[in-house]
Amino acid sequence: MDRTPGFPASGFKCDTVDENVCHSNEYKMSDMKRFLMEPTHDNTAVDSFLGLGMETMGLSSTMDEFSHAFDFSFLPDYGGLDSCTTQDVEAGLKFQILDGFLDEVEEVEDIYASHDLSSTSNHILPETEDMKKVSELEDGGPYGNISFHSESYSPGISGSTGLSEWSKETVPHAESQNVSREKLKDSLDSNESEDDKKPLSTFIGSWAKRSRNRKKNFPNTAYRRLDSSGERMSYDFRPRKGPIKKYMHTSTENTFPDDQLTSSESEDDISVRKTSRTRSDRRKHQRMWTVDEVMTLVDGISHFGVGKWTDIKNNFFQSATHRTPVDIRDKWRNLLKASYNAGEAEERRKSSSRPMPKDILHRVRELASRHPSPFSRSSCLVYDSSRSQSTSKKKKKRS
DNA sequence: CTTAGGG
DNA sequence: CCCTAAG
Repeated sequence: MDRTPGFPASGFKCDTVDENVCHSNEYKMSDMKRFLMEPTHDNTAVDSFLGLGMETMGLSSTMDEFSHAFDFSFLPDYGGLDSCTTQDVEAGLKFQILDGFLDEVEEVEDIYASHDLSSTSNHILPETEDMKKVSELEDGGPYGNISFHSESYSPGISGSTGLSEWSKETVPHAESQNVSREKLKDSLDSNESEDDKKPLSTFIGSWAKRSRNRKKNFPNTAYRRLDSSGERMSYDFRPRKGPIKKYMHTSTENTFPDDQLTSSESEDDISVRKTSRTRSDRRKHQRMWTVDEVMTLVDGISHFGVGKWTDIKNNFFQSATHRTPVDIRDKWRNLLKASYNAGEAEERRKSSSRPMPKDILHRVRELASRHPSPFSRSSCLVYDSSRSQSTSKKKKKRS
Protein backbone atom coordinates (compact mmCIF):
# COMPACT_ATOMS: atom_id res chain seq x y z
CA MET A 1 0.00 0.00 0.00
CA ASP A 2 2.80 2.38 -0.64
CA ARG A 3 1.55 5.58 -2.07
CA THR A 4 3.44 7.26 -4.81
CA PRO A 5 4.19 10.70 -3.50
CA GLY A 6 5.87 11.80 -6.65
CA PHE A 7 2.69 11.88 -8.58
CA PRO A 8 1.38 15.34 -9.38
CA ALA A 9 -1.65 15.50 -7.21
CA SER A 10 -2.57 18.96 -8.34
CA GLY A 11 -4.84 17.85 -11.09
CA PHE A 12 -6.32 15.02 -9.21
CA LYS A 13 -8.19 17.00 -6.67
CA CYS A 14 -11.46 16.03 -8.21
CA ASP A 15 -13.90 13.74 -6.59
CA THR A 16 -15.33 11.91 -9.49
CA VAL A 17 -13.42 9.69 -11.73
CA ASP A 18 -15.02 11.13 -14.81
CA GLU A 19 -13.31 14.36 -14.23
CA ASN A 20 -10.07 12.65 -13.82
CA VAL A 21 -10.49 10.83 -17.02
CA CYS A 22 -11.79 13.72 -19.03
CA HIS A 23 -9.07 16.03 -17.90
CA SER A 24 -6.30 13.62 -18.13
CA ASN A 25 -4.85 15.64 -20.95
CA GLU A 26 -3.98 18.40 -18.61
CA TYR A 27 -1.91 16.24 -16.44
CA LYS A 28 1.71 15.75 -16.68
CA MET A 29 1.63 12.05 -16.70
CA SER A 30 4.10 10.23 -14.68
CA ASP A 31 5.61 7.17 -16.16
CA MET A 32 3.09 5.09 -14.38
CA LYS A 33 0.22 6.89 -15.97
CA ARG A 34 1.46 6.85 -19.49
CA PHE A 35 -1.27 4.41 -20.20
CA LEU A 36 -3.91 7.07 -20.32
CA MET A 37 -2.02 9.10 -22.85
CA GLU A 38 -1.25 6.40 -25.27
CA PRO A 39 -3.07 6.75 -28.54
CA THR A 40 -4.85 3.48 -28.21
CA HIS A 41 -6.07 4.38 -24.80
CA ASP A 42 -7.03 7.95 -25.24
CA ASN A 43 -9.93 9.59 -23.61
CA THR A 44 -12.40 8.50 -26.18
CA ALA A 45 -11.54 4.95 -25.59
CA VAL A 46 -11.91 5.39 -21.92
CA ASP A 47 -15.12 7.29 -22.30
CA SER A 48 -16.72 4.73 -24.49
CA PHE A 49 -15.40 2.23 -22.15
CA LEU A 50 -17.11 3.88 -19.28
CA GLY A 51 -20.25 4.30 -21.29
CA LEU A 52 -20.52 0.68 -22.19
CA GLY A 53 -19.95 1.49 -25.78
CA MET A 54 -17.12 -0.87 -26.12
CA GLU A 55 -17.45 -4.41 -27.15
CA THR A 56 -16.90 -6.95 -24.54
CA MET A 57 -13.90 -8.42 -26.18
CA GLY A 58 -12.41 -5.08 -26.73
CA LEU A 59 -13.11 -4.31 -23.20
CA SER A 60 -11.44 -7.41 -22.13
CA SER A 61 -8.24 -6.61 -23.86
CA THR A 62 -8.43 -3.06 -22.73
CA MET A 63 -8.91 -4.08 -19.21
CA ASP A 64 -6.07 -6.44 -19.56
CA GLU A 65 -3.70 -3.74 -20.51
CA PHE A 66 -5.40 -1.50 -18.08
CA SER A 67 -4.81 -3.66 -15.13
CA HIS A 68 -1.34 -4.45 -16.28
CA ALA A 69 -0.36 -0.87 -16.76
CA PHE A 70 -1.30 0.02 -13.23
CA ASP A 71 -0.46 -1.49 -10.00
CA PHE A 72 -3.73 -2.15 -8.34
CA SER A 73 -2.35 -3.81 -5.34
CA PHE A 74 -4.09 -1.23 -3.28
CA LEU A 75 -7.52 -2.43 -4.19
CA PRO A 76 -8.65 -3.51 -0.76
CA ASP A 77 -8.88 0.12 0.31
CA TYR A 78 -10.51 1.52 -2.73
CA GLY A 79 -13.00 3.23 -0.52
CA GLY A 80 -10.72 6.11 0.28
CA LEU A 81 -11.21 8.54 -2.53
CA ASP A 82 -10.60 11.55 -0.37
CA SER A 83 -6.87 11.32 -0.36
CA CYS A 84 -5.92 12.10 -3.89
CA THR A 85 -3.17 9.69 -4.47
CA THR A 86 -2.67 7.91 -7.67
CA GLN A 87 -3.89 4.70 -6.26
CA ASP A 88 -7.05 6.30 -5.12
CA VAL A 89 -7.67 7.77 -8.48
CA GLU A 90 -7.13 4.48 -10.11
CA ALA A 91 -9.32 2.81 -7.62
CA GLY A 92 -12.04 5.25 -8.29
CA LEU A 93 -11.63 4.71 -11.95
CA LYS A 94 -11.97 1.05 -11.58
CA PHE A 95 -14.95 1.50 -9.42
CA GLN A 96 -16.50 3.82 -11.87
CA ILE A 97 -15.96 1.36 -14.63
CA LEU A 98 -17.62 -1.30 -12.66
CA ASP A 99 -20.46 0.97 -11.81
CA GLY A 100 -21.05 1.81 -15.38
CA PHE A 101 -20.85 -1.74 -16.36
CA LEU A 102 -23.38 -2.74 -13.82
CA ASP A 103 -25.54 0.24 -14.27
CA GLU A 104 -28.58 -1.93 -13.94
CA VAL A 105 -27.39 -3.63 -10.87
CA GLU A 106 -28.95 -2.22 -7.83
CA GLU A 107 -26.06 -2.61 -5.51
CA VAL A 108 -22.58 -2.81 -6.70
CA GLU A 109 -21.52 -3.41 -3.20
CA ASP A 110 -23.48 -6.56 -3.21
CA ILE A 111 -21.28 -7.91 -5.90
CA TYR A 112 -18.29 -7.32 -3.82
CA ALA A 113 -19.92 -8.56 -0.70
CA SER A 114 -21.21 -11.70 -2.25
CA HIS A 115 -17.94 -12.29 -3.87
CA ASP A 116 -16.30 -13.54 -0.77
CA LEU A 117 -12.82 -12.30 -1.21
CA SER A 118 -11.68 -14.52 1.56
CA SER A 119 -12.30 -17.51 -0.58
CA THR A 120 -10.05 -16.01 -3.13
CA SER A 121 -7.36 -15.60 -0.62
CA ASN A 122 -7.63 -19.23 0.11
CA HIS A 123 -6.52 -19.92 -3.36
CA ILE A 124 -3.16 -18.60 -2.44
CA LEU A 125 -0.77 -20.24 -0.19
CA PRO A 126 -0.11 -18.37 2.99
CA GLU A 127 3.49 -17.68 2.26
CA THR A 128 2.78 -15.76 -0.89
CA GLU A 129 1.51 -12.43 0.18
CA ASP A 130 2.02 -10.62 -3.06
CA MET A 131 0.05 -13.15 -4.95
CA LYS A 132 -2.76 -12.74 -2.55
CA LYS A 133 -2.92 -9.12 -3.38
CA VAL A 134 -2.91 -9.79 -7.04
CA SER A 135 -5.61 -12.33 -6.74
CA GLU A 136 -7.78 -10.08 -4.69
CA LEU A 137 -7.34 -7.45 -7.25
CA GLU A 138 -8.25 -9.57 -10.17
CA ASP A 139 -11.02 -11.09 -8.27
CA GLY A 140 -12.67 -8.06 -6.85
CA GLY A 141 -11.96 -5.73 -9.66
CA PRO A 142 -14.07 -5.33 -12.71
CA TYR A 143 -11.50 -7.07 -14.78
CA GLY A 144 -11.88 -10.30 -13.02
CA ASN A 145 -15.56 -9.90 -12.57
CA ILE A 146 -16.94 -9.11 -15.93
CA SER A 147 -14.49 -10.34 -18.44
CA PHE A 148 -16.38 -12.74 -20.60
CA HIS A 149 -13.56 -14.51 -22.27
CA SER A 150 -14.15 -17.50 -20.16
CA GLU A 151 -13.09 -19.86 -22.85
CA SER A 152 -9.64 -18.55 -22.92
CA TYR A 153 -6.96 -20.06 -20.87
CA SER A 154 -3.60 -18.62 -20.41
CA PRO A 155 -1.10 -20.24 -22.71
CA GLY A 156 1.66 -19.15 -20.47
CA ILE A 157 0.47 -21.44 -17.79
CA SER A 158 2.11 -24.43 -19.26
CA GLY A 159 5.09 -26.20 -17.90
CA SER A 160 6.87 -24.57 -15.06
CA THR A 161 4.14 -22.22 -14.16
CA GLY A 162 5.09 -19.36 -12.00
CA LEU A 163 2.99 -18.83 -8.98
CA SER A 164 2.02 -15.43 -10.10
CA GLU A 165 0.71 -16.88 -13.26
CA TRP A 166 -1.78 -19.22 -11.84
CA SER A 167 -2.81 -16.85 -9.16
CA LYS A 168 -3.59 -14.17 -11.62
CA GLU A 169 -5.08 -16.13 -14.42
CA THR A 170 -6.21 -19.50 -13.44
CA VAL A 171 -7.92 -19.02 -10.19
CA PRO A 172 -10.00 -16.00 -10.97
CA HIS A 173 -11.09 -17.48 -14.22
CA ALA A 174 -12.03 -20.76 -12.83
CA GLU A 175 -13.65 -19.76 -9.65
CA SER A 176 -14.61 -16.40 -8.54
CA GLN A 177 -15.39 -15.06 -11.90
CA ASN A 178 -18.18 -17.49 -12.18
CA VAL A 179 -19.69 -16.42 -8.95
CA SER A 180 -19.65 -12.79 -9.75
CA ARG A 181 -20.89 -13.30 -13.22
CA GLU A 182 -23.71 -15.39 -11.96
CA LYS A 183 -24.52 -12.71 -9.52
CA LEU A 184 -24.41 -10.19 -12.25
CA LYS A 185 -26.74 -12.25 -14.31
CA ASP A 186 -29.08 -12.50 -11.42
CA SER A 187 -29.38 -8.82 -11.26
CA LEU A 188 -29.80 -8.45 -14.95
CA ASP A 189 -32.32 -11.17 -15.37
CA SER A 190 -35.16 -8.81 -14.78
CA ASN A 191 -33.96 -6.59 -17.51
CA GLU A 192 -34.58 -7.25 -21.14
CA SER A 193 -31.45 -5.58 -22.35
CA GLU A 194 -29.23 -8.15 -20.81
CA ASP A 195 -28.60 -9.83 -24.10
CA ASP A 196 -27.13 -6.75 -25.60
CA LYS A 197 -24.15 -6.99 -23.37
CA LYS A 198 -23.44 -10.65 -23.69
CA PRO A 199 -21.59 -12.58 -26.28
CA LEU A 200 -23.48 -14.72 -28.68
CA SER A 201 -23.04 -17.87 -26.76
CA THR A 202 -24.51 -16.34 -23.70
CA PHE A 203 -27.30 -14.94 -25.74
CA ILE A 204 -28.17 -18.40 -26.91
CA GLY A 205 -28.27 -19.51 -23.36
CA SER A 206 -30.54 -16.70 -22.41
CA TRP A 207 -32.77 -17.41 -25.31
CA ALA A 208 -33.09 -21.01 -24.37
CA LYS A 209 -33.73 -20.01 -20.83
CA ARG A 210 -36.49 -17.70 -21.81
CA SER A 211 -38.21 -20.11 -24.11
CA ARG A 212 -38.01 -22.72 -21.47
CA ASN A 213 -39.28 -20.33 -18.92
CA ARG A 214 -42.38 -19.77 -20.93
CA LYS A 215 -43.35 -23.38 -20.66
CA LYS A 216 -42.42 -23.97 -17.11
CA ASN A 217 -42.93 -21.25 -14.68
CA PHE A 218 -40.14 -22.04 -12.39
CA PRO A 219 -39.06 -18.98 -10.54
CA ASN A 220 -35.40 -18.73 -11.25
CA THR A 221 -33.91 -22.06 -10.65
CA ALA A 222 -35.11 -24.36 -13.35
CA TYR A 223 -33.72 -22.43 -16.23
CA ARG A 224 -30.50 -21.67 -14.60
CA ARG A 225 -29.03 -24.81 -15.95
CA LEU A 226 -29.78 -23.65 -19.41
CA ASP A 227 -28.64 -20.21 -18.66
CA SER A 228 -24.99 -20.82 -19.07
CA SER A 229 -25.22 -23.70 -21.41
CA GLY A 230 -23.26 -22.07 -24.13
CA GLU A 231 -21.30 -19.83 -21.96
CA ARG A 232 -18.28 -21.92 -21.37
CA MET A 233 -16.71 -24.28 -23.74
CA SER A 234 -15.33 -27.35 -22.20
CA TYR A 235 -13.03 -29.66 -23.98
CA ASP A 236 -14.60 -32.40 -22.03
CA PHE A 237 -17.89 -33.01 -23.66
CA ARG A 238 -18.23 -35.64 -26.23
CA PRO A 239 -18.57 -35.09 -29.94
CA ARG A 240 -21.91 -33.75 -30.85
CA LYS A 241 -23.72 -33.10 -34.05
CA GLY A 242 -25.46 -29.91 -33.23
CA PRO A 243 -24.91 -27.22 -30.73
CA ILE A 244 -27.80 -28.16 -28.51
CA LYS A 245 -28.02 -31.73 -29.52
CA LYS A 246 -25.89 -32.95 -26.73
CA TYR A 247 -28.57 -32.02 -24.30
CA MET A 248 -31.29 -33.84 -26.14
CA HIS A 249 -29.86 -37.29 -26.12
CA THR A 250 -28.85 -37.36 -22.54
CA SER A 251 -32.15 -38.97 -21.60
CA THR A 252 -32.41 -37.03 -18.42
CA GLU A 253 -31.94 -33.63 -19.99
CA ASN A 254 -30.44 -32.39 -16.83
CA THR A 255 -26.83 -32.56 -17.76
CA PHE A 256 -26.49 -28.99 -18.70
CA PRO A 257 -23.13 -27.59 -17.97
CA ASP A 258 -23.74 -25.08 -15.33
CA ASP A 259 -21.32 -22.88 -13.59
CA GLN A 260 -23.79 -21.19 -11.41
CA LEU A 261 -22.64 -21.77 -7.93
CA THR A 262 -25.52 -20.43 -5.95
CA SER A 263 -28.82 -21.97 -4.97
CA SER A 264 -27.61 -25.36 -5.90
CA GLU A 265 -30.02 -26.98 -3.53
CA SER A 266 -33.17 -26.00 -5.28
CA GLU A 267 -31.55 -26.71 -8.56
CA ASP A 268 -30.66 -30.14 -7.41
CA ASP A 269 -34.18 -30.68 -6.25
CA ILE A 270 -35.52 -29.93 -9.64
CA SER A 271 -33.05 -32.02 -11.47
CA VAL A 272 -33.62 -34.90 -9.16
CA ARG A 273 -37.32 -34.59 -9.48
CA LYS A 274 -37.16 -34.52 -13.22
CA THR A 275 -35.09 -37.62 -13.55
CA SER A 276 -36.55 -39.35 -10.59
CA ARG A 277 -37.39 -42.99 -10.86
CA THR A 278 -36.93 -43.11 -14.56
CA ARG A 279 -33.75 -45.03 -14.98
CA SER A 280 -30.11 -44.62 -14.44
CA ASP A 281 -30.39 -42.95 -11.12
CA ARG A 282 -26.71 -42.49 -11.37
CA ARG A 283 -25.18 -39.50 -12.93
CA LYS A 284 -28.10 -37.36 -12.13
CA HIS A 285 -26.24 -34.30 -13.07
CA GLN A 286 -23.11 -34.03 -15.02
CA ARG A 287 -21.34 -30.79 -15.06
CA MET A 288 -18.74 -30.46 -17.69
CA TRP A 289 -15.35 -29.47 -16.51
CA THR A 290 -14.22 -26.29 -18.05
CA VAL A 291 -10.71 -25.66 -19.13
CA ASP A 292 -10.29 -23.18 -16.37
CA GLU A 293 -11.47 -25.65 -13.83
CA VAL A 294 -9.04 -28.21 -15.09
CA MET A 295 -6.23 -25.75 -14.90
CA THR A 296 -7.24 -24.93 -11.38
CA LEU A 297 -7.25 -28.58 -10.60
CA VAL A 298 -3.79 -29.03 -12.02
CA ASP A 299 -2.58 -26.11 -10.05
CA GLY A 300 -4.09 -27.48 -6.92
CA ILE A 301 -2.48 -30.84 -7.44
CA SER A 302 0.83 -29.25 -8.12
CA HIS A 303 0.56 -27.39 -4.86
CA PHE A 304 -0.88 -29.97 -2.56
CA GLY A 305 0.03 -33.14 -4.28
CA VAL A 306 -2.01 -36.02 -5.56
CA GLY A 307 -4.30 -37.37 -2.93
CA LYS A 308 -4.87 -34.17 -1.04
CA TRP A 309 -8.26 -33.81 -2.56
CA THR A 310 -9.90 -32.09 0.34
CA ASP A 311 -7.14 -29.56 0.52
CA ILE A 312 -7.44 -28.89 -3.15
CA LYS A 313 -11.14 -28.59 -2.86
CA ASN A 314 -11.00 -26.21 0.05
CA ASN A 315 -8.31 -24.04 -1.40
CA PHE A 316 -8.97 -24.10 -5.09
CA PHE A 317 -12.61 -25.00 -5.43
CA GLN A 318 -13.93 -23.16 -2.46
CA SER A 319 -16.67 -21.37 -4.30
CA ALA A 320 -17.63 -24.37 -6.34
CA THR A 321 -20.48 -25.98 -4.51
CA HIS A 322 -20.27 -28.92 -6.79
CA ARG A 323 -16.87 -30.50 -7.32
CA THR A 324 -16.54 -32.55 -4.24
CA PRO A 325 -13.14 -33.92 -3.44
CA VAL A 326 -14.20 -37.15 -4.99
CA ASP A 327 -15.19 -35.38 -8.14
CA ILE A 328 -11.86 -33.69 -8.24
CA ARG A 329 -10.11 -36.97 -7.82
CA ASP A 330 -12.20 -38.55 -10.51
CA LYS A 331 -11.41 -35.74 -12.82
CA TRP A 332 -7.76 -36.16 -12.17
CA ARG A 333 -8.09 -39.82 -12.90
CA ASN A 334 -9.75 -39.05 -16.18
CA LEU A 335 -7.13 -36.49 -16.97
CA LEU A 336 -4.43 -39.02 -16.44
CA LYS A 337 -6.15 -41.48 -18.67
CA ALA A 338 -6.69 -38.87 -21.31
CA SER A 339 -3.13 -37.74 -21.14
CA TYR A 340 -1.79 -41.19 -21.67
CA ASN A 341 -4.23 -41.89 -24.42
CA ALA A 342 -3.14 -38.73 -26.09
CA GLY A 343 0.42 -39.80 -25.75
CA GLU A 344 -0.21 -43.01 -27.55
CA ALA A 345 -2.37 -41.61 -30.28
CA GLU A 346 -1.66 -38.03 -30.93
CA GLU A 347 -3.99 -38.07 -33.87
CA ARG A 348 -6.91 -39.13 -31.85
CA ARG A 349 -6.35 -36.16 -29.67
CA LYS A 350 -6.38 -33.85 -32.60
CA SER A 351 -9.34 -35.42 -34.28
CA SER A 352 -11.28 -35.23 -31.10
CA SER A 353 -13.82 -32.49 -31.00
CA ARG A 354 -12.54 -31.54 -27.63
CA PRO A 355 -8.81 -31.71 -27.87
CA MET A 356 -7.20 -31.24 -24.56
CA PRO A 357 -5.18 -28.08 -24.58
CA LYS A 358 -1.54 -28.80 -24.85
CA ASP A 359 -0.79 -26.77 -21.81
CA ILE A 360 -3.00 -28.88 -19.67
CA LEU A 361 -1.78 -32.01 -21.29
CA HIS A 362 1.79 -31.14 -20.55
CA ARG A 363 1.05 -30.22 -17.02
CA VAL A 364 -0.91 -33.37 -16.47
CA ARG A 365 1.97 -35.40 -17.75
CA GLU A 366 4.35 -33.46 -15.64
CA LEU A 367 2.35 -34.23 -12.56
CA ALA A 368 1.75 -37.77 -13.67
CA SER A 369 5.45 -38.32 -13.87
CA ARG A 370 5.78 -37.21 -10.30
CA HIS A 371 2.92 -39.28 -9.06
CA PRO A 372 2.72 -42.76 -10.48
CA SER A 373 -0.68 -43.77 -11.54
CA PRO A 374 -2.32 -47.02 -12.56
CA PHE A 375 -2.60 -45.64 -16.05
CA SER A 376 1.07 -45.25 -16.41
CA ARG A 377 2.64 -47.91 -18.55
CA SER A 378 5.92 -47.98 -16.80
CA SER A 379 5.38 -47.22 -13.19
CA CYS A 380 2.38 -49.32 -12.27
CA LEU A 381 3.39 -52.71 -11.01
CA VAL A 382 0.32 -54.26 -9.58
CA TYR A 383 1.56 -57.80 -9.59
CA ASP A 384 4.48 -56.89 -7.43
CA SER A 385 2.67 -54.64 -5.05
CA SER A 386 2.92 -57.09 -2.18
CA ARG A 387 6.62 -57.42 -2.57
CA SER A 388 8.00 -54.02 -3.15
CA GLN A 389 5.73 -51.31 -2.01
CA SER A 390 8.18 -48.63 -2.94
CA THR A 391 7.49 -48.96 -6.62
CA SER A 392 3.76 -48.94 -6.37
CA LYS A 393 3.39 -45.85 -4.30
CA LYS A 394 5.67 -42.92 -4.40
CA LYS A 395 3.78 -40.23 -2.65
CA LYS A 396 4.19 -36.62 -3.40
CA LYS A 397 7.60 -35.32 -4.15
CA ARG A 398 6.91 -31.67 -3.78
CA SER A 399 9.26 -29.45 -1.95
C1' DC B 1 -14.55 -37.85 7.63
C1' DT B 2 -11.17 -38.78 3.81
C1' DT B 3 -9.32 -41.58 0.31
C1' DA B 4 -9.08 -45.23 -3.16
C1' DG B 5 -11.20 -48.03 -6.30
C1' DG B 6 -14.85 -50.02 -9.02
C1' DG B 7 -19.16 -49.34 -11.46
C1' DC C 1 -20.89 -39.07 -11.40
C1' DC C 2 -22.16 -42.48 -7.92
C1' DC C 3 -21.33 -45.95 -4.37
C1' DT C 4 -18.76 -48.24 -1.02
C1' DA C 5 -15.03 -50.25 1.54
C1' DA C 6 -11.07 -49.21 4.25
C1' DG C 7 -7.88 -46.05 6.93
